[in-house]
Amino acid sequence: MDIDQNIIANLINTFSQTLEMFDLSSADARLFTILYLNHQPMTLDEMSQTTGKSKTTVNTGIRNLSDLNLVKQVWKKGVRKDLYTTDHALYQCFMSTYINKWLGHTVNQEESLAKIKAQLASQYKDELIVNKLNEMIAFHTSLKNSFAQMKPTT
Amino acid sequence: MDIDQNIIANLINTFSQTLEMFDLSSADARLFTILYLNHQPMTLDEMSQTTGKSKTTVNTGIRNLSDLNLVKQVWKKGVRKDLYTTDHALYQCFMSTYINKWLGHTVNQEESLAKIKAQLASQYKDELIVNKLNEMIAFHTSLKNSFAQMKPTT
DNA sequence: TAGTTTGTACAGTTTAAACTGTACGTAAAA
DNA sequence: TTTTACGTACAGTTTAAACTGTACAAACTA
Repeated sequence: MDIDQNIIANLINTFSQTLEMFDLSSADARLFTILYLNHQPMTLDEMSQTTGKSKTTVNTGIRNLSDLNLVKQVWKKGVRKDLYTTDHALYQCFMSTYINKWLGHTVNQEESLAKIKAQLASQYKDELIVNKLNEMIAFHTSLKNSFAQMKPTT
Repeated sequence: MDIDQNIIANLINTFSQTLEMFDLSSADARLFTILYLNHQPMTLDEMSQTTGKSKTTVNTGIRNLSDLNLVKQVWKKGVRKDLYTTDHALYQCFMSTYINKWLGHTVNQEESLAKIKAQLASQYKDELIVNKLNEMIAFHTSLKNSFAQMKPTT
């Protein structure tokens, strides 16, 4: 029996919106969701058909998702076309990657700011700018702590 | 004494990159940073000068930042031009807004998914799609918990 | 009052991203 | 082998965002 396509479309939209918060483009989020909801791995042509985008577009979309380890290629004997499927461990997949991205960034920037501080502070101990810089560094430290706290026990 | 402009430029770039992670555009992030680092409130003309963008662009940028409560207008007697300054409580300003955004979104989407589930589940109890939907809902619940845990004691 | 100055609305331009169709290399099929 | 099917590189197009300059309304100055 056929499931109402409007409901499915709504579902795809709703979930895609959440994925966009993980810095996926709207198109990539839709592509992931469609693949995720599909019961079997899909070919480029099927995804092109379902998304209404050209095969080239789907191809680059799949490449984006693969780079993010959100999609993997699977083989099925007798099938010549490339088949793709999603990683189904949603939370692990998205959230832990996301937290790591934040942690990596904050640690990086904190180090950069420390270097800048070294450059400035040696010469301009009392400048207001040094105070601002210290606030920025403290900000990064707080961010780091918050995200570290959120990190799941891995 | 003049602080090396290269160092300042580097500082602006570094901090702006962090702000971009809070979904600010590159231009808005730079504008905020410049305003944040400035010792006094700034006028549109000054910001236009400093950013190298037109006054119109700065104007819309300031409007964006104001909408996000990142910038406020201040008055100083004798000064005819509008003066703007940043909120200097960086963590509170950015992080708590960010967490609230996530929480708001996840709660919203979770409700939407619950409605979709009601529509589907009444008719198609055993469809695979319902399982997927349940996974999605569980995902949102996990997200909600993670961000709620991160929420500072307010 | 008239003359400035300032912020912003708006129309048009520039720039970057998303997307498409063609073309071609490679690998399977016949 | 030849033929067909598939993935993707590439050039060009469409679309959306960022940005600019002009123009004008509101507020200040004299």
